[in-house]
Amino acid sequence: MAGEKRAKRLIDVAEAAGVSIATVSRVLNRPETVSPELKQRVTEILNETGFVPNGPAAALASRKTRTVGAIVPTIGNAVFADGIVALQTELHNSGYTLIIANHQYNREIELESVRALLRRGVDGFVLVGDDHLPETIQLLRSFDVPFIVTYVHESKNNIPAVGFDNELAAFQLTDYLLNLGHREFGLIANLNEPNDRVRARQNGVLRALRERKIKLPDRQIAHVPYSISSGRAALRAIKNANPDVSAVFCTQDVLAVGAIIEAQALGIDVPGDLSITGFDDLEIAGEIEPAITTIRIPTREIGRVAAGYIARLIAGHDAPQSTTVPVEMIIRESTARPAIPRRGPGRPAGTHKKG
Amino acid sequence: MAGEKRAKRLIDVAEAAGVSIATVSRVLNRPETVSPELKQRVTEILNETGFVPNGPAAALASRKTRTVGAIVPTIGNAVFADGIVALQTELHNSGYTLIIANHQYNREIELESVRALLRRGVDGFVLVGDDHLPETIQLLRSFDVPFIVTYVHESKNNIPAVGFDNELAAFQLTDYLLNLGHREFGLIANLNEPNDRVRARQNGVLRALRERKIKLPDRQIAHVPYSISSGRAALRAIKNANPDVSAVFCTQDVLAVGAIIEAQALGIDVPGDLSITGFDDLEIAGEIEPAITTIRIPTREIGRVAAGYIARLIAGHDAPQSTTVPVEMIIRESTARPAIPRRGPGRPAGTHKKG
DNA sequence: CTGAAAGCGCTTACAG
DNA sequence: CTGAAAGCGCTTACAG
Repeated sequence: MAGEKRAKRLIDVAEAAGVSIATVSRVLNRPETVSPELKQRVTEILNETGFVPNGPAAALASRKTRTVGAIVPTIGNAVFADGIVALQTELHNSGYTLIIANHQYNREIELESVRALLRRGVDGFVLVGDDHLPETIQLLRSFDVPFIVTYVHESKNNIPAVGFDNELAAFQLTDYLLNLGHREFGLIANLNEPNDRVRARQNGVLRALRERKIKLPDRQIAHVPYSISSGRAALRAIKNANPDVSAVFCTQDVLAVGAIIEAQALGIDVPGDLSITGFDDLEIAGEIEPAITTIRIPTREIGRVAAGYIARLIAGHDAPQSTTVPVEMIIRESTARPAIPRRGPGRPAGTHKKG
Repeated sequence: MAGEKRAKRLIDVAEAAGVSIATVSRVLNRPETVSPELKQRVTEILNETGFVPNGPAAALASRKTRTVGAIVPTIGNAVFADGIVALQTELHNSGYTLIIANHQYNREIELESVRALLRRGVDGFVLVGDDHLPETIQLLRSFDVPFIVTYVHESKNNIPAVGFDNELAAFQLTDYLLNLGHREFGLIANLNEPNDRVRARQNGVLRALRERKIKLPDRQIAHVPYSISSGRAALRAIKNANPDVSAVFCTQDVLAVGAIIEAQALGIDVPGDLSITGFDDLEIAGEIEPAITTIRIPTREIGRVAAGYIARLIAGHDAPQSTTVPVEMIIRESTARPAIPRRGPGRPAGTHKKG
């Protein structure tokens, strides 16, 4: 049942084929430089022998690993999971392997991961967001390995970026709510830090409100963990703090799902009494009733473009300094005009029981 | 801005410290074998120099990579994503790096991934399920690298397993529905193949029904992709096929969420008119209204135990042939006694509109 | 087009 | 406890 205990080496193949190891190496890596006869002879042996090259040895000799490292906050978030799948698929087509690490929103762990992957030998890095420890950037630069940032459309560190303008998207979605007539807002934001994407979204909301001279009191802002139950609790808190709130912006769909479920539990009609928006466009956003108005992030596209970028950079070409992938506002059923043309504070929306 | 173009090597550190590279290597890997003075001198240089060892060189020389490969169907599934996080965390504590690959339920791709990781140099493998290409098992065995299977509690290939009995859990959940009084069942199953976990769950349902002499006609079984919308469509199809169905077993929570949403859209009361069960216990299962009765899978626990197993096997010790982690039946609001003590086919549940 | 050989940066008996 | 040196399995100028 146990097979050959020792892995086949280049020299084993070479001997069997009656050629030098250089030739075997060539048919493996640059077959076009080998004569057809030899190529075929070697290829046959290669196949029947089930030869698997020793990657570390190849990496040591060539100083290349054909490996890309992706360091994301968490693979538990569908947005990143999807992006990674696309990145991996695309990279695989270019002959690269993707190594994934996650740091759970901890920049120290991110730095440690970078170091671990650097050590392991990685030809390029894909990071998420532009908020990193200076040491991380320094380390990456000192090792002279290409890296890019994703899910943001620009970098203050001058790193090539593939993503979109979180601030603008949130601004536009808020503007849409304003145009519907909403004037009392709530904001449910993920508190994971560092998270420049969520921060940007929040800034977009605030800017839109500011431009209309609308205030967002602190009690109508909730910073909560990334979970459905947190979204529920946040909605409750905001509605308690101010029953007049008629629109709640959530920085992610997961929070919006919680907000909707809680609203229903409280007997608040969505969107009749309360409009709720999400961000990401997870599948559930389109399926839950009412379906959630949200921003669609082209995660696959980001992964695909990122793969192209990093491959180009590794090859020594340069990549555009930044690519903005298009996001899309998806209007669904969770948003509508406010029920009561707001007059003053008092009875409206938040009566929590409806006849 | 650009730092030293060439990575520091052991010899650079050795020269700076006035010792041999062997000594530097030792303080890095077996510090207890070095005298305190030298250790400290070298450690200082190591720190100020920011030395990062060349992993491939170390791997080539030592024939070890301190890397474990995990090959899962998809990281887009929260169950696997959570398990991986736990696996990674635990492995990290033992000094191992985890490399993740996903094969999208394609056994050929799985084989290819195994080969790629073998080539890259991996000390051990964690696979999902017991359904693999014979070539995959052969390859793994011939390379003499330890590997285990997870999310199943036993392996017909005699591979150490960490998981639980999918068949039994499904059997028990079905039994619970039977004890509530249900007699007309529907089954919504994920059609991803190969997927021995889902197949086992399905078998568990069928066995429970068989023992009570209850038939499950084909039209009451739906095999669908893994998505909420598929769950919705499946529920509709089953209810159309037989309005008397009073309990629907879903092989995963994601499908159950779809079923519940669709039931609500059809005006079917859950659990009043229809009981629905899930499997996995994703967060949404506990938050959606009605909350879903389901089987809780201890994903973290599986990851943790798997990490211990594989570390032990790599160290040359042996691991128990199989560990069964406990699953738990979580009774929530989506299940209840059937509304109408079933008489014959006819009007009941499926009237699709309610007063 | 092919091969002999140096070299990639470590680890690890072995000797002292 | 420490060092000199062989060797891990490849790649890649270089020469022919």
